[in-house]
Amino acid sequence: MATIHDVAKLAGISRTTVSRVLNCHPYVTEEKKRKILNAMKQLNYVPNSSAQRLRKTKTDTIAVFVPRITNPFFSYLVEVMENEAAKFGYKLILCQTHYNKEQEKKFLELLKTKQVDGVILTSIENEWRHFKPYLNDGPIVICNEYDDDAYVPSVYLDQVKGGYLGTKHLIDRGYKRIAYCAGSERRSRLTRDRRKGYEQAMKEASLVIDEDWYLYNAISIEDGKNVFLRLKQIKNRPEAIFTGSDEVAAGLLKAAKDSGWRVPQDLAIIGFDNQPLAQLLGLSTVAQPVEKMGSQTMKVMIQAITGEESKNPTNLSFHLIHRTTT
Amino acid sequence: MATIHDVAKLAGISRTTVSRVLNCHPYVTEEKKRKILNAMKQLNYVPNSSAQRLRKTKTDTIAVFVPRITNPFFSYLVEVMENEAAKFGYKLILCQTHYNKEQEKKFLELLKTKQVDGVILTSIENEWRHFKPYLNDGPIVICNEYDDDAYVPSVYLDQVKGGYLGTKHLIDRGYKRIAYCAGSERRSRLTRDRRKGYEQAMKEASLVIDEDWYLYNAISIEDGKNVFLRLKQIKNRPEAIFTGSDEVAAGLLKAAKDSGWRVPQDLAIIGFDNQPLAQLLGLSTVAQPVEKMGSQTMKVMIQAITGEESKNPTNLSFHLIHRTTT
DNA sequence: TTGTACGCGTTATCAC
DNA sequence: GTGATAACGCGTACAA
Repeated sequence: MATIHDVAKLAGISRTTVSRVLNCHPYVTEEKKRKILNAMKQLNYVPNSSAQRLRKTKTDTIAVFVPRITNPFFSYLVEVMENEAAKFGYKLILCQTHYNKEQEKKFLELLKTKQVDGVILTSIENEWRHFKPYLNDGPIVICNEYDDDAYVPSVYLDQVKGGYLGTKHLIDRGYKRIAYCAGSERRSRLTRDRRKGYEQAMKEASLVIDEDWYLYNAISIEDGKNVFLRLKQIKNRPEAIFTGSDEVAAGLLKAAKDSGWRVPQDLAIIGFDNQPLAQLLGLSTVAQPVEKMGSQTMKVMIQAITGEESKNPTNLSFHLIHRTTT
Repeated sequence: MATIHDVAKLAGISRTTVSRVLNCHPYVTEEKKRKILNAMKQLNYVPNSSAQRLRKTKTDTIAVFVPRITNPFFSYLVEVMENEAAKFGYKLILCQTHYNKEQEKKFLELLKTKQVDGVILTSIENEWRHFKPYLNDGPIVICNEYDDDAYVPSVYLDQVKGGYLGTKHLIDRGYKRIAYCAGSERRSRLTRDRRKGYEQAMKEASLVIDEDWYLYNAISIEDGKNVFLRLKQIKNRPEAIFTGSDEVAAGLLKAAKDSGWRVPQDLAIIGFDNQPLAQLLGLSTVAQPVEKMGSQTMKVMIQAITGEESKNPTNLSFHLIHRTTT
């Protein structure tokens, strides 16, 4: 491996000047510059990034926390984040927490050990007090989720509106007994808000909610199938259901159809996220501007790292997509 | 930031010994060890990984190249790779090539600049001669794809068998005019082999292939829809189609149904990969052992990095899943 | 069993 | 404009 030293020797110039050329510093004669670039090419020289990291205390690397990359919502988010990061010369380290507090904490060490310049959170497992100490080591930016205690840049949508929008759509279509299905019932602000939107829409339409209509712990397609089984057993059986993700809705839809139910006649279903499978299945859904969320988050992160003023954020909003399941 | 120096000073012991404790070297008195660990805790000390990387010329980081992370086949592959890597203390850098040669080359620099210990390729855009020089900087392991010129560890399936299996299934179901649909027609060994399997099965059944039945450049759901339009115009219209991915099959299925076609009566469709949406849509498909491929690849990579003998590989094989579209 | 001294490859400071 | 020189934080011969 050729080092900066070798280049300097071959060009007959000092290391310092070579470094200057490398970092595009001014005050270097054109002639020497040419010589140095020549020597570099000749030696096939590339700066050793480990040394640069040590010297500059900068890694040009960002960690992105997601529950699982196979969840399309997150994979789409990560896709645009990676694209955006690459544009600015940043690399992405993928961290899957698997909804696990310990995993999340472990990955946070990346910040303290200077392996990344910053951390992006797209889901939050631990309470904020666990994150706070790490802010000394680099910026943390939240995307999608949000936390009342976290005074850090956050890119998110008002989930009250999301919950409201989906529920209102069902109400407008004439359904009255509407169930609510979501992921873990933990104290995540996102979950709470979305549910608030649901309740708000119901209340507004003077519809009474049956406690049995709250169905939790549904994240995957498989969970969706189970939701159908649970749903069948509810005494005051709902005629429509709001779900927190297209995957759950898809599993539910599949199970219902396999049992001979007609959708939406016997059960109306609305999903969330507008994943590709929603379009394929004709699933009505609440769409989120994933691309914008991802790219904006990355921009905010890079600004936080470089210390620039953050720009005024674009307004992000949901929109409803009506297909055949409602 | 506390350094190893601070710890040594606080504990009243030399830096060397602190380093020894850090790296679990023998020959350290229990008492000093205790003192040092105490000092570390007190100072909230964490070793600076940039310095470690420089010193050890090791990054504990691996780059994974995928075309797009939103393609479920690759996101599942990456999921298990990340899990496996984390088990052994390795981080993953996600590199999306977007099927682009230049992008791929750019990411390869990660190896030369010592930002990663190795590179995993799950798709190959450039010819092998472009990769070869980088082998001096670290191991390259190929997963899923394969290249005749590449003498590097590879984890893959015999795609001739995959193409054969899917086609044979269609033949067994009684179809005779069977079209073949795949991604880019580039000289990738994978594509070639799969096609070879298709042709082998056809020949074996004494079925003649119409040149018009080869449909290329289909990767996404959207592409699948277009394939349907192309298919409709074929003079000698096929009654069944083999596709290279579930996404293409799904788009095709959707377009066909939207046009009032019955599947499989008017057109039989078989997908590839057994993605979640295949199950949801009742799509017959050729399943690949993605989990095994991913974890085995990562094991091979880590062995290549640490210089261990590689174990005898598990045998990986396809299996057919018959659902309702054939 | 422990400490001294040096080097990993770069970049920033300062003097010329 | 340019070049010594000193860090950045850590690991490891080698000596003791």
